[in-house]
Amino acid sequence: MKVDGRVSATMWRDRAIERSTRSARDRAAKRVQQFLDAARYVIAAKASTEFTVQEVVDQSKQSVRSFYQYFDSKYELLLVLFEEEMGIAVDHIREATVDGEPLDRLKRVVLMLYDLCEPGRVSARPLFTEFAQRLQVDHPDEVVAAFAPLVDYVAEIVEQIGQAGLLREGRPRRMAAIVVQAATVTAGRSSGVRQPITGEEIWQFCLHAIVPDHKLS
Amino acid sequence: MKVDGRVSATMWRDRAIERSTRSARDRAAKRVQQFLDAARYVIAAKASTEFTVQEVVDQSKQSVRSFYQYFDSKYELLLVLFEEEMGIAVDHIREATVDGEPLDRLKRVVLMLYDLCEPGRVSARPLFTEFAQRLQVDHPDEVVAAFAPLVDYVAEIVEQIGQAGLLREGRPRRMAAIVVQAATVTAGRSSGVRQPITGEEIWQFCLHAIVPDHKLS
DNA sequence: GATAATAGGGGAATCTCATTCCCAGCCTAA
DNA sequence: TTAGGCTGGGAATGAGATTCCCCTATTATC
Repeated sequence: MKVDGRVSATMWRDRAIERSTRSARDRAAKRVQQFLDAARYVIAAKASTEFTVQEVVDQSKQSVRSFYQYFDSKYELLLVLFEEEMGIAVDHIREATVDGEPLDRLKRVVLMLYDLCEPGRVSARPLFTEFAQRLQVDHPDEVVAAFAPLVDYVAEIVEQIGQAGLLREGRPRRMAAIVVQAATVTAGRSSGVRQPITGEEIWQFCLHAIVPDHKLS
Repeated sequence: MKVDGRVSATMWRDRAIERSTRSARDRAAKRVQQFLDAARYVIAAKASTEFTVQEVVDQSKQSVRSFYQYFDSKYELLLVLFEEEMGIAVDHIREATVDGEPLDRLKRVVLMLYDLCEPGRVSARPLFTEFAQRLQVDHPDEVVAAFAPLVDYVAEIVEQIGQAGLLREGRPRRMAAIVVQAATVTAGRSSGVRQPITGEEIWQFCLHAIVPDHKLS
Protein backbone atom coordinates (compact mmCIF):
# COMPACT_ATOMS: atom_id res chain seq x y z
CA MET A 1 0.00 0.00 0.00
CA LYS A 2 2.65 2.46 1.04
CA VAL A 3 4.62 3.86 -1.85
CA ASP A 4 7.62 5.05 0.07
CA GLY A 5 9.02 5.82 3.49
CA ARG A 6 7.78 9.37 3.42
CA VAL A 7 4.18 8.36 3.15
CA SER A 8 4.66 5.84 5.88
CA ALA A 9 6.28 8.45 8.07
CA THR A 10 3.44 10.80 7.38
CA MET A 11 0.92 8.21 8.39
CA TRP A 12 2.81 7.54 11.57
CA ARG A 13 3.04 11.17 12.37
CA ASP A 14 -0.64 11.69 11.75
CA ARG A 15 -1.47 8.76 13.95
CA ALA A 16 0.82 9.99 16.63
CA ILE A 17 -0.73 13.42 16.44
CA GLU A 18 -4.15 11.91 16.43
CA ARG A 19 -3.29 9.81 19.44
CA SER A 20 -1.73 12.67 21.31
CA THR A 21 -4.62 14.89 20.35
CA ARG A 22 -7.04 12.33 21.62
CA SER A 23 -5.23 11.83 24.88
CA ALA A 24 -4.97 15.58 25.29
CA ARG A 25 -8.67 15.80 24.66
CA ASP A 26 -9.35 13.06 27.16
CA ARG A 27 -7.22 14.80 29.70
CA ALA A 28 -8.99 18.06 29.04
CA ALA A 29 -12.38 16.40 29.31
CA LYS A 30 -11.35 14.82 32.58
CA ARG A 31 -10.18 18.10 34.03
CA VAL A 32 -13.27 19.92 32.91
CA GLN A 33 -15.31 17.22 34.57
CA GLN A 34 -13.29 17.64 37.75
CA PHE A 35 -14.16 21.31 37.81
CA LEU A 36 -17.81 20.55 37.21
CA ASP A 37 -17.85 17.96 39.98
CA ALA A 38 -16.05 20.34 42.31
CA ALA A 39 -18.58 23.06 41.57
CA ARG A 40 -21.48 20.74 42.28
CA TYR A 41 -19.81 19.64 45.49
CA VAL A 42 -19.25 23.21 46.65
CA ILE A 43 -22.81 24.19 45.81
CA ALA A 44 -24.16 21.19 47.69
CA ALA A 45 -21.85 21.78 50.66
CA LYS A 46 -22.82 25.45 50.95
CA ALA A 47 -26.45 24.78 50.08
CA SER A 48 -26.19 27.88 47.97
CA THR A 49 -25.55 28.59 44.32
CA GLU A 50 -23.19 31.42 45.16
CA PHE A 51 -19.64 30.21 45.04
CA THR A 52 -16.28 31.69 44.11
CA VAL A 53 -13.94 30.44 41.45
CA GLN A 54 -11.36 29.95 44.17
CA GLU A 55 -13.59 27.55 46.08
CA VAL A 56 -14.14 25.44 43.02
CA VAL A 57 -10.46 25.47 42.19
CA ASP A 58 -9.47 24.42 45.70
CA GLN A 59 -12.04 21.66 45.76
CA SER A 60 -10.92 20.41 42.36
CA LYS A 61 -7.27 20.20 43.44
CA GLN A 62 -6.31 22.14 40.37
CA SER A 63 -5.22 25.71 39.82
CA VAL A 64 -6.84 28.95 38.85
CA ARG A 65 -4.72 28.92 35.74
CA SER A 66 -6.18 25.59 34.67
CA PHE A 67 -9.65 26.81 35.34
CA TYR A 68 -9.25 29.65 32.90
CA GLN A 69 -7.59 27.29 30.48
CA TYR A 70 -10.82 25.38 30.17
CA PHE A 71 -13.42 28.03 30.88
CA ASP A 72 -13.39 31.48 29.38
CA SER A 73 -15.03 32.82 32.48
CA LYS A 74 -16.98 31.84 35.52
CA TYR A 75 -20.14 32.30 33.51
CA GLU A 76 -19.09 29.57 31.17
CA LEU A 77 -18.92 27.15 34.07
CA LEU A 78 -22.37 28.22 35.19
CA LEU A 79 -23.65 27.75 31.69
CA VAL A 80 -22.28 24.23 31.39
CA LEU A 81 -23.74 23.31 34.76
CA PHE A 82 -27.03 24.77 33.67
CA GLU A 83 -27.03 22.80 30.43
CA GLU A 84 -26.24 19.59 32.29
CA GLU A 85 -29.01 20.32 34.73
CA MET A 86 -31.41 20.98 31.89
CA GLY A 87 -30.51 17.66 30.33
CA ILE A 88 -31.10 15.84 33.60
CA ALA A 89 -34.40 17.64 34.13
CA VAL A 90 -35.61 16.84 30.62
CA ASP A 91 -34.67 13.17 30.99
CA HIS A 92 -36.44 13.08 34.32
CA ILE A 93 -39.57 14.70 32.94
CA ARG A 94 -39.54 12.47 29.86
CA GLU A 95 -39.37 9.36 32.00
CA ALA A 96 -42.28 10.43 34.11
CA THR A 97 -44.45 11.31 31.14
CA VAL A 98 -43.80 8.67 28.52
CA ASP A 99 -47.27 7.25 28.49
CA GLY A 100 -50.84 8.40 28.73
CA GLU A 101 -53.06 10.72 26.75
CA PRO A 102 -51.11 13.67 25.33
CA LEU A 103 -53.18 16.17 27.25
CA ASP A 104 -52.59 14.41 30.52
CA ARG A 105 -48.92 14.10 29.73
CA LEU A 106 -48.71 17.82 29.14
CA LYS A 107 -50.41 18.44 32.44
CA ARG A 108 -47.87 16.31 34.23
CA VAL A 109 -45.04 18.11 32.46
CA VAL A 110 -46.36 21.50 33.52
CA LEU A 111 -46.80 20.42 37.11
CA MET A 112 -43.35 18.86 37.23
CA LEU A 113 -41.75 21.91 35.71
CA TYR A 114 -43.51 24.05 38.23
CA ASP A 115 -42.30 21.89 41.08
CA LEU A 116 -38.78 21.99 39.76
CA CYS A 117 -38.82 25.78 39.81
CA GLU A 118 -40.72 26.41 43.01
CA PRO A 119 -38.13 27.64 45.49
CA GLY A 120 -37.76 25.76 48.73
CA ARG A 121 -39.08 22.45 47.48
CA VAL A 122 -37.32 19.18 47.96
CA SER A 123 -37.70 18.63 44.27
CA ALA A 124 -36.45 22.10 43.43
CA ARG A 125 -33.24 22.31 41.47
CA PRO A 126 -31.52 25.55 42.37
CA LEU A 127 -29.10 24.92 39.56
CA PHE A 128 -32.12 25.19 37.37
CA THR A 129 -33.99 28.23 38.60
CA GLU A 130 -31.29 30.38 40.06
CA PHE A 131 -28.74 29.84 37.34
CA ALA A 132 -31.34 30.54 34.70
CA GLN A 133 -32.03 33.90 36.27
CA ARG A 134 -28.43 34.78 36.83
CA LEU A 135 -27.34 33.80 33.34
CA GLN A 136 -30.34 35.47 31.78
CA VAL A 137 -28.95 38.87 32.67
CA ASP A 138 -25.67 38.63 30.80
CA HIS A 139 -26.06 35.70 28.45
CA PRO A 140 -29.69 35.60 27.38
CA ASP A 141 -29.00 33.88 24.09
CA GLU A 142 -27.20 30.96 25.68
CA VAL A 143 -30.00 30.50 28.16
CA VAL A 144 -32.50 30.46 25.34
CA ALA A 145 -30.40 27.86 23.56
CA ALA A 146 -30.16 25.77 26.71
CA PHE A 147 -33.94 25.74 27.00
CA ALA A 148 -34.32 24.26 23.54
CA PRO A 149 -34.34 20.56 24.56
CA LEU A 150 -37.13 21.23 27.01
CA VAL A 151 -39.16 23.21 24.50
CA ASP A 152 -38.54 20.46 21.95
CA TYR A 153 -40.06 17.86 24.20
CA VAL A 154 -43.05 19.98 25.15
CA ALA A 155 -43.55 20.86 21.49
CA GLU A 156 -43.62 17.15 20.72
CA ILE A 157 -46.48 16.63 23.12
CA VAL A 158 -48.33 19.69 21.94
CA GLU A 159 -48.08 18.38 18.38
CA GLN A 160 -49.58 15.10 19.49
CA ILE A 161 -52.41 17.04 21.07
CA GLY A 162 -52.81 18.68 17.70
CA GLN A 163 -52.85 15.33 15.92
CA ALA A 164 -55.59 14.25 18.27
CA GLY A 165 -57.49 17.23 16.96
CA LEU A 166 -57.59 18.98 20.31
CA LEU A 167 -55.54 22.05 19.53
CA ARG A 168 -56.55 25.60 18.73
CA GLU A 169 -55.28 27.29 15.63
CA GLY A 170 -51.66 28.27 16.05
CA ARG A 171 -48.16 26.92 15.80
CA PRO A 172 -47.56 24.14 18.32
CA ARG A 173 -43.90 24.91 18.95
CA ARG A 174 -44.63 28.50 19.79
CA MET A 175 -47.41 27.51 22.12
CA ALA A 176 -45.00 25.08 23.75
CA ALA A 177 -42.49 27.88 24.25
CA ILE A 178 -45.08 30.05 25.98
CA VAL A 179 -46.22 27.17 28.17
CA VAL A 180 -42.65 26.47 29.25
CA GLN A 181 -42.14 30.15 30.05
CA ALA A 182 -45.30 30.34 32.08
CA ALA A 183 -44.56 27.20 34.07
CA THR A 184 -40.92 27.96 34.85
CA VAL A 185 -41.14 31.65 35.56
CA THR A 186 -44.33 31.93 37.52
CA ALA A 187 -43.14 29.41 40.07
CA GLY A 188 -40.30 31.67 41.15
CA ARG A 189 -42.07 34.96 41.37
CA SER A 190 -45.74 35.16 41.97
CA SER A 191 -45.97 38.89 41.60
CA GLY A 192 -48.45 40.83 43.59
CA VAL A 193 -50.59 38.08 45.03
CA ARG A 194 -50.66 36.91 48.62
CA GLN A 195 -50.91 33.21 48.09
CA PRO A 196 -48.44 32.10 45.44
CA ILE A 197 -49.88 30.95 42.16
CA THR A 198 -50.13 27.16 42.18
CA GLY A 199 -49.04 24.70 39.55
CA GLU A 200 -52.65 23.71 39.03
CA GLU A 201 -53.58 27.29 38.26
CA ILE A 202 -50.82 27.55 35.68
CA TRP A 203 -52.04 24.34 34.14
CA GLN A 204 -55.63 25.55 33.89
CA PHE A 205 -54.38 28.76 32.33
CA CYS A 206 -52.30 26.93 29.72
CA LEU A 207 -54.92 24.28 29.09
CA HIS A 208 -57.58 26.75 28.04
CA ALA A 209 -55.03 28.75 26.11
CA ILE A 210 -54.23 25.84 23.84
CA VAL A 211 -57.37 23.66 23.80
CA PRO A 212 -60.75 25.00 22.69
CA ASP A 213 -63.52 24.51 25.25
CA HIS A 214 -65.74 22.28 23.13
CA LYS A 215 -62.90 19.74 22.81
CA LEU A 216 -62.78 19.28 26.54
CA SER A 217 -65.32 16.48 26.98
CA MET B 1 -53.33 80.01 75.69
CA LYS B 2 -49.87 79.51 77.04
CA VAL B 3 -49.82 78.85 80.74
CA ASP B 4 -46.17 79.69 81.35
CA GLY B 5 -42.81 80.33 79.77
CA ARG B 6 -41.92 76.70 79.87
CA VAL B 7 -44.77 75.71 77.64
CA SER B 8 -44.05 78.54 75.33
CA ALA B 9 -40.43 77.53 75.18
CA THR B 10 -41.45 73.97 74.55
CA MET B 11 -43.63 75.04 71.67
CA TRP B 12 -40.85 77.11 70.23
CA ARG B 13 -38.42 74.31 70.59
CA ASP B 14 -40.80 71.85 69.01
CA ARG B 15 -41.41 74.19 66.14
CA ALA B 16 -37.74 74.75 65.67
CA ILE B 17 -37.14 71.06 65.72
CA GLU B 18 -40.03 70.51 63.36
CA ARG B 19 -38.65 73.18 61.04
CA SER B 20 -35.13 71.85 61.19
CA THR B 21 -36.42 68.33 60.75
CA ARG B 22 -38.41 69.37 57.75
CA SER B 23 -35.53 71.23 56.19
CA ALA B 24 -33.30 68.26 56.89
CA ARG B 25 -35.83 66.04 55.23
CA ASP B 26 -36.06 68.40 52.28
CA ARG B 27 -32.32 68.42 51.99
CA ALA B 28 -32.23 64.65 52.16
CA ALA B 29 -34.95 64.33 49.55
CA LYS B 30 -33.11 66.73 47.30
CA ARG B 31 -29.88 64.80 47.62
CA VAL B 32 -31.54 61.49 47.01
CA GLN B 33 -33.12 62.97 43.93
CA GLN B 34 -29.72 64.18 42.76
CA PHE B 35 -28.40 60.66 43.01
CA LEU B 36 -31.37 59.31 41.12
CA ASP B 37 -30.99 61.91 38.39
CA ALA B 38 -27.28 61.22 38.17
CA ALA B 39 -27.92 57.51 37.84
CA ARG B 40 -30.42 58.09 35.05
CA TYR B 41 -27.97 60.39 33.33
CA VAL B 42 -25.14 57.86 33.55
CA ILE B 43 -27.36 55.06 32.27
CA ALA B 44 -28.51 57.19 29.37
CA ALA B 45 -24.98 58.35 28.59
CA LYS B 46 -23.57 54.84 28.58
CA ALA B 47 -26.66 53.38 26.93
CA SER B 48 -26.26 50.56 29.40
CA THR B 49 -27.75 49.72 32.74
CA GLU B 50 -24.39 48.71 34.13
CA PHE B 51 -22.87 51.51 36.09
CA THR B 52 -20.66 51.86 39.13
CA VAL B 53 -21.49 53.70 42.30
CA GLN B 54 -18.48 55.89 41.65
CA GLU B 55 -19.85 57.05 38.31
CA VAL B 56 -23.13 58.04 39.88
CA VAL B 57 -21.37 59.80 42.74
CA ASP B 58 -19.13 61.77 40.38
CA GLN B 59 -22.04 62.76 38.21
CA SER B 60 -24.06 63.83 41.22
CA LYS B 61 -21.27 66.08 42.53
CA GLN B 62 -21.60 64.44 45.89
CA SER B 63 -19.49 61.95 47.75
CA VAL B 64 -19.46 58.21 48.25
CA ARG B 65 -20.08 58.83 51.90
CA SER B 66 -23.29 60.68 51.14
CA PHE B 67 -24.40 57.98 48.80
CA TYR B 68 -24.24 55.39 51.55
CA GLN B 69 -25.86 57.86 53.90
CA TYR B 70 -28.99 57.74 51.79
CA PHE B 71 -28.84 54.29 50.26
CA ASP B 72 -28.05 51.15 52.19
CA SER B 73 -26.49 49.67 49.11
CA LYS B 74 -26.30 49.96 45.38
CA TYR B 75 -29.25 47.61 45.13
CA GLU B 76 -31.39 50.06 46.98
CA LEU B 77 -30.70 52.64 44.32
CA LEU B 78 -31.59 50.15 41.61
CA LEU B 79 -34.76 49.28 43.47
CA VAL B 80 -35.84 52.91 43.77
CA LEU B 81 -35.15 53.49 40.09
CA PHE B 82 -37.11 50.38 39.27
CA GLU B 83 -40.06 51.47 41.36
CA GLU B 84 -40.04 54.89 39.73
CA GLU B 85 -39.92 53.27 36.34
CA MET B 86 -42.78 50.99 37.27
CA GLY B 87 -44.83 53.99 38.35
CA ILE B 88 -44.13 55.76 35.09
CA ALA B 89 -44.97 52.68 33.07
CA VAL B 90 -48.23 52.08 34.90
CA ASP B 91 -49.27 55.72 34.46
CA HIS B 92 -48.40 55.50 30.81
CA ILE B 93 -50.36 52.29 30.32
CA ARG B 94 -53.31 53.61 32.30
CA GLU B 95 -53.49 56.70 30.13
CA ALA B 96 -53.47 54.70 26.95
CA THR B 97 -56.16 52.32 28.14
CA VAL B 98 -58.67 54.40 30.04
CA ASP B 99 -61.55 53.82 27.69
CA GLY B 100 -63.02 51.08 25.58
CA GLU B 101 -64.40 47.63 26.24
CA PRO B 102 -62.58 45.87 29.09
CA LEU B 103 -61.43 43.07 26.83
CA ASP B 104 -59.97 45.47 24.30
CA ARG B 105 -58.36 47.46 27.08
CA LEU B 106 -56.70 44.32 28.38
CA LYS B 107 -55.43 43.54 24.92
CA ARG B 108 -53.87 46.96 24.65
CA VAL B 109 -52.29 46.56 28.08
CA VAL B 110 -50.76 43.23 27.12
CA LEU B 111 -49.39 44.58 23.86
CA MET B 112 -47.98 47.66 25.54
CA LEU B 113 -46.37 45.62 28.28
CA TYR B 114 -44.85 43.40 25.69
CA ASP B 115 -43.46 46.37 23.79
CA LEU B 116 -42.04 47.81 26.96
CA CYS B 117 -40.12 44.62 27.63
CA GLU B 118 -39.04 43.69 24.14
CA PRO B 119 -35.31 44.40 24.03
CA GLY B 120 -34.04 46.76 21.38
CA ARG B 121 -37.28 48.65 20.92
CA VAL B 122 -37.51 52.39 20.96
CA SER B 123 -40.27 52.00 23.47
CA ALA B 124 -38.27 49.54 25.54
CA ARG B 125 -37.39 50.62 29.04
CA PRO B 126 -34.16 48.91 30.03
CA LEU B 127 -34.69 50.19 33.52
CA PHE B 128 -37.76 48.06 33.44
CA THR B 129 -36.65 44.76 32.00
CA GLU B 130 -33.00 44.58 32.94
CA PHE B 131 -33.38 45.87 36.44
CA ALA B 132 -36.24 43.51 37.08
CA GLN B 133 -34.03 40.58 36.13
CA ARG B 134 -31.03 41.76 38.04
CA LEU B 135 -32.97 42.56 41.20
CA GLN B 136 -34.92 39.33 40.92
CA VAL B 137 -31.82 37.35 41.73
CA ASP B 138 -31.05 38.87 45.10
CA HIS B 139 -34.20 40.72 46.10
CA PRO B 140 -37.12 38.77 44.70
CA ASP B 141 -39.56 39.98 47.33
CA GLU B 142 -38.95 43.62 46.59
CA VAL B 143 -39.41 43.02 42.88
CA VAL B 144 -42.68 41.28 43.56
CA ALA B 145 -43.77 44.22 45.69
CA ALA B 146 -42.75 46.66 42.97
CA PHE B 147 -44.90 44.81 40.47
CA ALA B 148 -47.99 45.20 42.63
CA PRO B 149 -49.25 48.47 41.11
CA LEU B 150 -49.16 46.93 37.66
CA VAL B 151 -50.92 43.78 38.78
CA ASP B 152 -53.46 45.93 40.59
CA TYR B 153 -54.34 47.77 37.42
CA VAL B 154 -54.54 44.64 35.29
CA ALA B 155 -56.63 42.94 37.99
CA GLU B 156 -59.00 45.90 37.85
CA ILE B 157 -59.57 45.34 34.15
CA VAL B 158 -59.88 41.58 34.54
CA GLU B 159 -62.52 42.15 37.20
CA GLN B 160 -64.45 44.36 34.81
CA ILE B 161 -64.26 41.58 32.25
CA GLY B 162 -65.70 39.36 34.94
CA GLN B 163 -68.51 41.84 35.65
CA ALA B 164 -69.32 41.79 31.97
CA GLY B 165 -69.75 38.05 32.43
CA LEU B 166 -66.92 37.17 30.09
CA LEU B 167 -64.58 35.48 32.52
CA ARG B 168 -63.91 31.83 33.18
CA GLU B 169 -64.13 30.48 36.69
CA GLY B 170 -61.14 31.56 38.73
CA ARG B 171 -59.85 34.41 40.78
CA PRO B 172 -59.34 37.55 38.67
CA ARG B 173 -56.32 38.88 40.52
CA ARG B 174 -54.47 35.63 40.11
CA MET B 175 -55.25 35.51 36.44
CA ALA B 176 -54.01 39.08 36.19
CA ALA B 177 -50.75 38.08 37.83
CA ILE B 178 -50.20 35.27 35.35
CA VAL B 179 -51.03 37.53 32.42
CA VAL B 180 -48.54 40.13 33.61
CA GLN B 181 -45.88 37.44 34.01
CA ALA B 182 -46.48 36.07 30.57
CA ALA B 183 -46.41 39.44 28.87
CA THR B 184 -43.33 40.80 30.61
CA VAL B 185 -41.18 37.72 30.65
CA THR B 186 -41.81 36.22 27.28
CA ALA B 187 -40.80 39.42 25.54
CA GLY B 188 -37.27 39.15 26.83
CA ARG B 189 -36.59 35.53 26.22
CA SER B 190 -38.40 33.63 23.55
CA SER B 191 -36.89 30.31 24.41
CA GLY B 192 -36.22 27.82 21.73
CA VAL B 193 -38.03 29.31 18.79
CA ARG B 194 -36.47 30.95 15.76
CA GLN B 195 -38.83 33.84 15.33
CA PRO B 196 -39.47 35.52 18.66
CA ILE B 197 -42.92 35.13 20.10
CA THR B 198 -44.98 38.20 19.22
CA GLY B 199 -47.13 40.32 21.46
CA GLU B 200 -50.18 39.24 19.48
CA GLU B 201 -49.40 35.60 20.20
CA ILE B 202 -49.14 36.28 23.90
CA TRP B 203 -52.44 38.09 23.75
CA GLN B 204 -54.21 35.21 22.00
CA PHE B 205 -52.76 32.83 24.57
CA CYS B 206 -53.96 34.93 27.50
CA LEU B 207 -57.29 35.71 25.90
CA HIS B 208 -58.32 32.10 25.58
CA ALA B 209 -56.92 31.34 28.98
CA ILE B 210 -59.25 33.78 30.69
CA VAL B 211 -62.32 34.00 28.42
CA PRO B 212 -64.39 30.96 27.48
CA ASP B 213 -64.82 30.45 23.75
CA HIS B 214 -68.58 30.83 23.64
CA LYS B 215 -68.31 34.33 25.12
CA LEU B 216 -66.19 35.47 22.21
CA SER B 217 -68.87 36.61 19.78
C1' DG C 1 20.59 9.65 25.08
C1' DA C 2 21.20 14.82 25.45
C1' DT C 3 19.43 19.21 24.83
C1' DA C 4 16.55 22.87 23.19
C1' DA C 5 11.88 24.36 22.69
C1' DT C 6 7.43 24.65 24.29
C1' DA C 7 3.14 23.72 26.64
C1' DG C 8 1.00 23.31 31.11
C1' DG C 9 0.42 24.46 35.73
C1' DG C 10 0.83 26.84 40.36
C1' DG C 11 -0.44 30.68 42.68
C1' DA C 12 0.88 35.43 43.49
C1' DA C 13 -0.27 39.93 41.48
C1' DT C 14 -3.61 42.87 39.38
C1' DC C 15 -7.87 45.19 38.63
C1' DT C 16 -12.49 46.43 39.42
C1' DC C 17 -15.89 47.61 42.50
C1' DA C 18 -18.77 47.98 46.51
C1' DT C 19 -18.47 49.33 51.09
C1' DT C 20 -16.27 51.31 55.29
C1' DC C 21 -13.23 54.39 57.79
C1' DC C 22 -10.72 58.44 59.28
C1' DC C 23 -10.19 63.11 59.74
C1' DA C 24 -11.03 67.87 58.93
C1' DG C 25 -14.36 71.60 58.67
C1' DC C 26 -18.75 73.54 60.03
C1' DC C 27 -22.62 74.41 62.65
C1' DT C 28 -24.92 74.54 67.12
C1' DA C 29 -25.42 75.47 71.80
C1' DA C 30 -23.81 77.47 76.16
C1' DT D 1 -15.73 82.06 71.88
C1' DT D 2 -15.33 77.27 72.15
C1' DA D 3 -16.41 72.31 73.04
C1' DG D 4 -19.14 68.80 70.87
C1' DG D 5 -21.11 66.55 67.46
C1' DC D 6 -22.65 66.15 62.35
C1' DT D 7 -21.35 66.08 57.52
C1' DG D 8 -18.79 65.31 53.81
C1' DG D 9 -14.62 64.11 51.11
C1' DG D 10 -12.10 60.64 49.45
C1' DA D 11 -8.54 57.30 50.76
C1' DA D 12 -8.37 52.54 52.56
C1' DT D 13 -10.26 47.99 52.72
C1' DG D 14 -11.96 43.70 51.14
C1' DA D 15 -13.87 40.39 48.07
C1' DG D 16 -13.50 38.23 43.85
C1' DA D 17 -12.65 37.53 38.99
C1' DT D 18 -9.00 37.47 35.76
C1' DT D 19 -4.15 37.78 34.22
C1' DC D 20 0.80 37.19 34.54
C1' DC D 21 5.31 35.32 35.58
C1' DC D 22 8.15 31.67 36.13
C1' DC D 23 9.14 26.93 36.83
C1' DT D 24 8.66 22.17 35.45
C1' DA D 25 7.87 18.40 32.65
C1' DT D 26 7.34 16.72 28.27
C1' DT D 27 8.23 16.50 23.53
C1' DA D 28 11.02 16.95 19.29
C1' DT D 29 15.39 16.83 17.19
C1' DC D 30 19.98 15.54 16.58
